[in-house]
Amino acid sequence: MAAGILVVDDEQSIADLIEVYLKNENYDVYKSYNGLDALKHVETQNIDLAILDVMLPDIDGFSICQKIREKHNFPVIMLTAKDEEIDKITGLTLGADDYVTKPFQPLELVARVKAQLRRYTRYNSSEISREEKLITIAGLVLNKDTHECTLNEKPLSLTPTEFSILWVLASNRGRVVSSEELFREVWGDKYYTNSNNTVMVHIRHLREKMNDNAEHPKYIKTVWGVGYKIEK
Amino acid sequence: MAAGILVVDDEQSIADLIEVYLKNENYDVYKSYNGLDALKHVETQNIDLAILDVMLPDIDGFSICQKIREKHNFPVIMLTAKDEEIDKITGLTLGADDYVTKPFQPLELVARVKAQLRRYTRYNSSEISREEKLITIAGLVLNKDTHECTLNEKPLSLTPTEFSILWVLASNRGRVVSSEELFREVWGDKYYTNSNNTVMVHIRHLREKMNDNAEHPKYIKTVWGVGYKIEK
DNA sequence: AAATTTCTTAAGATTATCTTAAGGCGGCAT
DNA sequence: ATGCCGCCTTAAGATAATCTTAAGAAATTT
Repeated sequence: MAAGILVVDDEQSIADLIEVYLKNENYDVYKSYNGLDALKHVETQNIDLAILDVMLPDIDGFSICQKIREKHNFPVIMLTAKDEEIDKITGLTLGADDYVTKPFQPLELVARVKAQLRRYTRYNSSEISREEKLITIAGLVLNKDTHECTLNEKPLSLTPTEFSILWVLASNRGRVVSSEELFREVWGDKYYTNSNNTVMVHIRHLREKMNDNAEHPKYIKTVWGVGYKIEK
Repeated sequence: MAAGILVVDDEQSIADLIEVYLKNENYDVYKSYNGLDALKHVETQNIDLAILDVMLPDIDGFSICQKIREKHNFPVIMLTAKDEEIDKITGLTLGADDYVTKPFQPLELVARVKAQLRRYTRYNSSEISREEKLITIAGLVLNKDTHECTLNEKPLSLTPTEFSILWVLASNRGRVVSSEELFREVWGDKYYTNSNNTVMVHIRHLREKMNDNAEHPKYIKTVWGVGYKIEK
């Protein structure tokens, strides 16, 4: 899976430009023109690196960087205008891993991105491909690392089994997953016995917590005789 | 099964040229000269990659790309004329995985197609051969993943057995399938008893849902004394 | 060890689906 | 033409899948 990069700059033309160059290198780009939107991306997308402009209309880049650092450890590259000298150093102390002054050569930025990612991925996963750790569907967000789940920003407290079931459904969204397949995925093949409705009961609990009724479900749909699915 | 590639360009000569090169590499090519037709292909064929021209008479390539992204996750390669400004390249924003500027070397395009497919299939199925998951016949579309069925864009709600029977007929299209064979395929050999008209009743229900009358059927034809078939 | 949370089982209720069987209709052959 | 046999149609009873509850078992936390 390609690395996800968050790009935040209130000057749209600059954000767009960076995006083009990054996409060309096959990165997944998440773009924001303001800080609030950026933070939402941080919480809901698989981000591996952030490029933050310091000057933003709402929250400044340093504060965003701090917020990121509270929960994540991916690298952050700051963009600063040349005359913002003094703050630069401050920014670095607040956890940024690199900084680039505007105006900059896009290719130089790309090179720095690559360098940071090399460093980062070395520590995290020896493999090149990353597993998906975050899934977002409509208002539903699942975080596999923390086993946290939110629905329209409100946290749902799911039990481990509930989370696993929902995770399997979510990562197969669009496809019908049979009760048996769900069981094997969550409990493992060897525990499977055919007369056992435990999956169904967990589904019921999930629907309850998600305020989903079985007849007109917004999330977990039952496909009669086949299984359950979450619409794509 | 060979990978399916959608080629969309309003300049027929270009689409045709691409087609020749792709066919030569043994891909299944689905060609459109406009956006609407392309979207129809997306919903009804087994597509693994799309090549989209940006400038189209009806819907532009970016919008098509967005629409694709709502439901599918196969790679998209955009074709842009060299003089189409930079902000158009921003279209990459909307989810394209690669872009090629016209005029291009056909072999370069083919190389990029291969690269994207390599990347894509690595994430999706470790196996090289894909199962057929989508069958399209005239206005009829069957999706085995979601167990969904649409007839001229309108969804038909089929029961599991109905879906299975229709699937067997559809995947044997052009051939007559006997009532007995149908039964064995759907229920399994061991359940077969010769005096039982249940297949017939299901066929009847199918025809009802498909608005097909037995005397002049558009889809499920009965071949007297032999069985049923869907015309090729 | 007690308390709490979570999981599993089982049984009854509900609903969707399947099968059976019987009567009707129409091709096909004698 | 007429009778047979195979297909069509229908509806009701049988079956099977799912939903819902609740209670006891297991696991986890305090």
